[in-house]
Amino acid sequence: MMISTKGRYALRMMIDFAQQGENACVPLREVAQRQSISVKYLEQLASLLVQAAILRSVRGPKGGYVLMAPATDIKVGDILRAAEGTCAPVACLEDDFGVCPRRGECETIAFWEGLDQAIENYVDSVMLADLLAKK
Amino acid sequence: MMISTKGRYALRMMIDFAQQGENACVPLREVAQRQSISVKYLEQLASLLVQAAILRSVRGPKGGYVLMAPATDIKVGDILRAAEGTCAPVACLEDDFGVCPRRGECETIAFWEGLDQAIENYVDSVMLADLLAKK
DNA sequence: ACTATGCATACTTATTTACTAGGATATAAA
DNA sequence: TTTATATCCTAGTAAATAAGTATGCATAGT
Repeated sequence: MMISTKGRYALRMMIDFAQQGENACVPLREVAQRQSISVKYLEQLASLLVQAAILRSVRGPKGGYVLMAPATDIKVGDILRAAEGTCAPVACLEDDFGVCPRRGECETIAFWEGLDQAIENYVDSVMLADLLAKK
Repeated sequence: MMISTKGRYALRMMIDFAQQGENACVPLREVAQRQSISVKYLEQLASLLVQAAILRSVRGPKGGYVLMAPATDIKVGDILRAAEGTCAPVACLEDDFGVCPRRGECETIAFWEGLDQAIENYVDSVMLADLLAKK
């Protein structure tokens, strides 16, 4: 399976943020309660999303996280890539894989690239706002 | 990453079988040499493909494995599902997952099902024969 | 000052991956 | 009937990854 709890929880967290309203500043404590996920684990995920410029953080009391864009403009693919590092289905397509020793004689690479494209196309076609329907 | 060496090696093994000709009976020793994969590991993968009725085995000297269908009729998806158990991108879509405790309040399940469909559609659209071109 | 938040790092435990090992069983050929 | 060459079956293991916990520090509103 390609998507671990990191990606799944990150998506749930992002949906939760979005549900609190466009420019709401939401602390992880609240998300943790509603989603039954530990604050400590959410902190790690939130940090990844801040690095990816998807979330903005506000420190101190009344602090929390704010979406950097309206939910209609945030691709689910961006969330997953930020949380998981990659959505690539095989190791040899990951950014830090380097040069494959079987390159040149490999009959499968084009197939994996096609699979990767199918996945990226899908995850980038769905926006965060698309998942808010059933509030 | 969704596809481990199991699925990747299984695909390479199947391509190798197919390259030896339609009804050839090919021992793992030969595949192992050509593909630089240990016989012992290939044995495990071959066993999965036999269970899935993709390969037929012939024991004893001059034995080996024979494709159960022409390469044009074997979906890459069937090979991957046999080797990996599933191509599902998240745990909650796997066969033995049982009932999800968050079912009913889950905003993400439809998204994951869509991703799963995109993946299945792709891997089932490519046939083993499609990967033999560059011999 | 006090307190609620995020930030950073390290640690831990369980699971999965990617093999390897040793033998049992079948069968063609000598 | 023996021997060599296959597959078949089960178990073991070292390394990596996943999934969190724990501890403490930094920041900022009241």
